[in-house]
Amino acid sequence: MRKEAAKFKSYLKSKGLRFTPERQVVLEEILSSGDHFEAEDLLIRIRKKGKRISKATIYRILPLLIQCGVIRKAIYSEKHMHYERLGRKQHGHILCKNCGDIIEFSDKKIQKLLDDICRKYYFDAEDQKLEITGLCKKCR
Amino acid sequence: MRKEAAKFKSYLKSKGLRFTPERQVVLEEILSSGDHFEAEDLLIRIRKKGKRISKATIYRILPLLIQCGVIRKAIYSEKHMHYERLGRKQHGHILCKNCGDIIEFSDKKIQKLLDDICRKYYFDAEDQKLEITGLCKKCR
DNA sequence: ATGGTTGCAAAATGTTTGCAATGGC
DNA sequence: GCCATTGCAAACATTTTGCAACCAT
Repeated sequence: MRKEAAKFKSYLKSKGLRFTPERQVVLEEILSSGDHFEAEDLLIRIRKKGKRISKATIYRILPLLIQCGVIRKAIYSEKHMHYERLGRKQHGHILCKNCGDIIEFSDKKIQKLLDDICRKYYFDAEDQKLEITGLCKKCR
Repeated sequence: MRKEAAKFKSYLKSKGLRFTPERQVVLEEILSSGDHFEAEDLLIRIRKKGKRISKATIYRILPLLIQCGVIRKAIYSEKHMHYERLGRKQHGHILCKNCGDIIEFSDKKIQKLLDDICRKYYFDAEDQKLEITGLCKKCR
């Protein structure tokens, strides 16, 4: 079993909640593709595989996956929330205002500097977001 | 005249738009308080001063102020957009999940590394956000 | 049987838009 | 007078909620 599934199951158990088929399908779908996704797009992908899950159910499952640290809210853009899987290397997003493209980047030196800053403030960091907006190569 | 007002006026002029009383009121209200604000809260503050501006008008003015670089979108949270004034030194936010405290920080080395990254992708950066969440010294 | 879960449709939320009236330039 | 701008209400899009039916333990 993937570690995300184990994490989700143990979280549910600890809260007296159930690992239902719908929750399994949503988790699988999130894990089975790129790192970023949206509620609507998740629904469509699930439907395409012939599985029927209501939108409401997806909106109820996402907060659970956030709570247990499998996903997080990534960016709010184009009028809706974008989510992403967690547990990967820390990375930032470069977002084109014009075409909506998202480029991911990561930089060890920046991570180190951020760690230094947290140490300086005695801050216990759990998550970080780094987002640059502007115009991409094509659109500038 | 504050430099933000000059900036706004010259932007409007350049686009053949007008510096109306409503636009003045909204700008003044934004400048007259802390750095962060929300559409709804702006409306309430303006109403409290006995001025009547419709919500639609505020939502029409905000993009103009973003366009001319007086404000920017800061964070999407609690189901709505939060804006902040620009023209201050670039800075990141350290946000405590527990007590809600926000520490601002800025770091020249990080700025330089971010510039390098943009150059690498031929990306024309207009704005950036850097946000660390976790537990502060008191709450950890 | 209990109590969590689902789908549906309705509601809620923040934001945008159409339109007639208004008002700067 | 021209045309940008406003207020209002209706429209929108995403997300949330109420409820009856369902299902696992």
